[in-house]
Amino acid sequence: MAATPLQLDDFDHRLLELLQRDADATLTALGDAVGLSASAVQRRIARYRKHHLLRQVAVLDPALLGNVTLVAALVMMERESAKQHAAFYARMRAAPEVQQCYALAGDWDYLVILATTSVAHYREVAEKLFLDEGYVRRYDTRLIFETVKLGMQVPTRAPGRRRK
Amino acid sequence: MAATPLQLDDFDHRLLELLQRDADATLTALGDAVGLSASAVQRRIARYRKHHLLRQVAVLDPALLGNVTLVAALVMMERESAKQHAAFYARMRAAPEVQQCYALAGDWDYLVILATTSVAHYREVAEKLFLDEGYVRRYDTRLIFETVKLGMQVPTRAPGRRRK
DNA sequence: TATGAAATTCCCTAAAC
DNA sequence: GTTTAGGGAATTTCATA
Repeated sequence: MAATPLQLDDFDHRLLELLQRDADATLTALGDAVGLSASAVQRRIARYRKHHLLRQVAVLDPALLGNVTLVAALVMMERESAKQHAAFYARMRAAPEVQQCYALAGDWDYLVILATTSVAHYREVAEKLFLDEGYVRRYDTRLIFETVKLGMQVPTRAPGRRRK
Repeated sequence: MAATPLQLDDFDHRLLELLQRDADATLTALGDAVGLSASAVQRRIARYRKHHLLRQVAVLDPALLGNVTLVAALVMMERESAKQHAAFYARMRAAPEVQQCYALAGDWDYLVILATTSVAHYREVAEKLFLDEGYVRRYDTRLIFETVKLGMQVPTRAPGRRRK
């Protein structure tokens, strides 16, 4: 549906890989790592930003924050109405408690990862997000004991020959 | 298990909130937003980094990348052996295809979000990650059609009075 | 102990090549 | 693509409450 109007070469792939792990590296350091001058790196990153391919965020360690209750919820919609799904999208995107939301293939329509401050807070949020509008047929709550891994690394190309 | 050795005041909470949305803001802009000088902001952020509370990463838009196949997998372990779980943790953390991995309460032990370049690539990765060691009793694959929301915002304190 | 303002250093950015 | 030059931001220093 959304074709990439963005041609990426080998330098781009390696830069994006590095940036996904540490967005704090200086342009000089990135340049050294991929074999490019700092200006060249700067121009490429500016291009990513311009096309909204890349945005920089801070990631916090939930374990260091104390009162964070993470929950995974599977959601089944009442009907396959486009209008209902659009409304659900908007609600998920607007809710600050929603960390991630994925549309799924299969019986469950959505997977939602929520971050709240307690189980009581989760219940409150879930009832507001899932029950208020009557679009949701049912949802299944799974408490998250621990975050084993938390990242957003996405492959920018198919795997194959591994380069040093 | 891990108590926070990090005392956070109101300024910290507001800074962390802003940084989670946009890690590119200048120290001056952040200072203006919370009512602190740039130096004070810089010192606080340095403290977050030192305690590994905060790290900065680039987030890519999967929709702009073309061949990204996202999958959510639920995993059930063979036994409740600490050794097996430790091995599973290590494998998840080491695998570049694993975006997120959560330990769950309930029948399923883990939720794993994987990013691969095709369904074939996913199958390959899943067999290597889940079947090779014989620790996994079964796993349930759910293809992700679309990423509705992708963020890592975590609440740094309980909600309540909303401040302007 | 943590602040704000000034001084310094370093990096990002935009030229020109 | 690189090198160069300039402005701006991050970091350090310092006086202070």
